Amino acid sequence: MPDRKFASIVDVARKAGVSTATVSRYLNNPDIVKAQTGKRIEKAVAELDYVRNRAASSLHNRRTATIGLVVPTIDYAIFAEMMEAFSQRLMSHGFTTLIGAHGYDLDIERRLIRALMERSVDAIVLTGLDHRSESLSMMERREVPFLSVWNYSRDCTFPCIGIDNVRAGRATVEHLVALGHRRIAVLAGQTRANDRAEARCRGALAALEEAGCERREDWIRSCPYDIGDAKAHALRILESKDRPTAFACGNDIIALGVLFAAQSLGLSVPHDLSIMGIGDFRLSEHTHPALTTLRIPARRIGSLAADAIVGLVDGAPLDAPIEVETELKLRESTTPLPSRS
Amino acid sequence: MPDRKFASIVDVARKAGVSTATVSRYLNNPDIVKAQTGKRIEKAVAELDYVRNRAASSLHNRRTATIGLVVPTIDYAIFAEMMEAFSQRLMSHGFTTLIGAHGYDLDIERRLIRALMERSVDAIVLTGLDHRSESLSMMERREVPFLSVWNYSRDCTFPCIGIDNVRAGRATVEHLVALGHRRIAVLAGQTRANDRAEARCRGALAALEEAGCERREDWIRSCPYDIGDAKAHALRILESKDRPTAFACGNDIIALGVLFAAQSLGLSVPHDLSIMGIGDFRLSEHTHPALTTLRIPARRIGSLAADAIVGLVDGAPLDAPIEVETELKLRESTTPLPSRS
DNA sequence: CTATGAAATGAAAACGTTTGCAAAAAACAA
DNA sequence: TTGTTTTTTGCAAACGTTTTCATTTCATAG
Repeated sequence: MPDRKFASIVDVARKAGVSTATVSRYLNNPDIVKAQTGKRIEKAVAELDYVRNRAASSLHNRRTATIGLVVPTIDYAIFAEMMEAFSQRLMSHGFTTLIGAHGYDLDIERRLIRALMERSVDAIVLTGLDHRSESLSMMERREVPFLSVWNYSRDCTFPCIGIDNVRAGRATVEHLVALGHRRIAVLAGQTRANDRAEARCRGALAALEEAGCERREDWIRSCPYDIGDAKAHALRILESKDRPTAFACGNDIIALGVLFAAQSLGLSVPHDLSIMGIGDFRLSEHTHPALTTLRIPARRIGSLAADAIVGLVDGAPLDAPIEVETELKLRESTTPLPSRS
Repeated sequence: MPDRKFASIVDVARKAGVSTATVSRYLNNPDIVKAQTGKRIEKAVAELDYVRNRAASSLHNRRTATIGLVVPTIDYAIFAEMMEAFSQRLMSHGFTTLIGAHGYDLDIERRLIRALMERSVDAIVLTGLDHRSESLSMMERREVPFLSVWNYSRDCTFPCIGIDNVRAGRATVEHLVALGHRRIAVLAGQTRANDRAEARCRGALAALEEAGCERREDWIRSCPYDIGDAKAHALRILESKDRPTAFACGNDIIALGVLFAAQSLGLSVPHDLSIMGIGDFRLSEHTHPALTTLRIPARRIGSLAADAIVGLVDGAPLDAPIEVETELKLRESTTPLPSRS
């Protein structure tokens, strides 16, 4: 009969007739205790409903088998794919994922990181390259391994795994230009506290300029990753007589907004308007017409990040940023511009 | 100069010239130490980069200010909305969310619950009503407060907050019947380890029968919540000459799959085919045509659950299941059946 | 000035594990 | 048998907090 409320390791030890040391060893490394002793411990554990207390063990270990994952928002399809792959892969390594969302607010991000550190996570994964410097130095000083997913930049000072967003933005415009388009609108994601969106926009505009396309400020907009907002912006641009022949969009959600805007105006896609996205959400290949997009291998990024962070926890060094390649998914929403125009 | 690797509370205490007790008190309840002492502690904390160790405090407290949230998958738009609202609301209560996804595998769910309990979460939130009995008894025996979100059932033995899925399924068919439809296909979600999908399907079929509609087994299908699968199923049903005039879908993703299938066959929605979903994802009101659906207030469920679970942790009782109302969102994808047929 | 009670602080014993060190037990060799 | 390894185990001291109980300090009133 335990004197505490719930069975602790000493209750298990007493019941099994061994010392707590032995129980602890068995729990962490069953092979080093005699099989017969192990059986007795197993039995005691079952009978007492013993659940070990990781908080107590982490007092010695420094290990909690928990990794913190900080994202801007959970509620965004393609992050979700990445998170899912990440936490799945992590689970196969025996780790649990502690997730926090900051809603694109870097101060909340800082608070989240602190909260994670107070909970002694073994490592932290951030999203994107843009963070408060105190956030980074806090982790560095306490020697908490961390890396960043989603974005890649050659000269990033900390480990990162992701795509080159400038190149991605550039690629969308280049594809449209190759199809003969000159009158291209750019609808980027909200660039505030979002270096991904900002980089893509930068890349798109650069490509526009290199192709010698006219740069029309009224065709260059940015809006939140929200289909309603995107649709509203697109409507405003498309309602004019003098409209673009193609849209380069910051991501697939925005592209869908443009698509539905065009359809609701009675425009035919891709005949009257070509639309190109970035991401390749699971939806994108099934829309009608199917969306041409630059695929971001979200699940792959998640798995890679999981492996990398486990490596970091085990002391393996990870110096170089890792670039993950995008892939042009040519589908039905873009078409060559008829030579007439 | 601390002798340990990182500053602990005793280093802070030494530096501030007070006892650890005082530092601890200040950290937990700044008001009960003298303002001037507080300042000194504050300063020491800053200078030493002190991060408190919640693992150690939870040894006494039983509190970790962490709540576990277990969902089938993160990668599903409407769960994501709920999770986002949940974790946001929880953060405003000073809690952190520990998330686990089990991929519709109840054994993995059990392992997750155990992992959460080992990390001494203050409470656990599950999704749906269908769980391993060991999962439930494990929490009960250790007196971990828990509740379930998403589903409501009057006679559920544990607290739950959600919608009545039987009624929801019923409502979709009833709406179509009210519009004059008789030839109604039912495309439900995968019913394996998914009581939501199963209940909705049950409701839909009951309504079909009550309305005296012919029950055609080839029009009653279930498929994963995946737009590609849904599209494939819909195509098979729609390609036949003898096709339904309406689809009642298990959720909005499935409804979208049906919509795109119809469009790719050149059918006009809603003129040739009415489509009704469940959920009201953020996408749904913007598609073309906009989707008629039964709205599940996902964010509201998340917030309610957060408040409720905090209440449970604070010892407030929560006995009765809470039903959240759905709402019919009448949009463009359904229309009355022309009297000719 | 002293008495009184309230407010602020300190000393030390928990909390439930792990682990270094040493002892006991088992296995093996001679 | 005895001696030598090797394998298992136990003891007890951490780990970084919180908290009870005492004690000191402070304010206020008489």
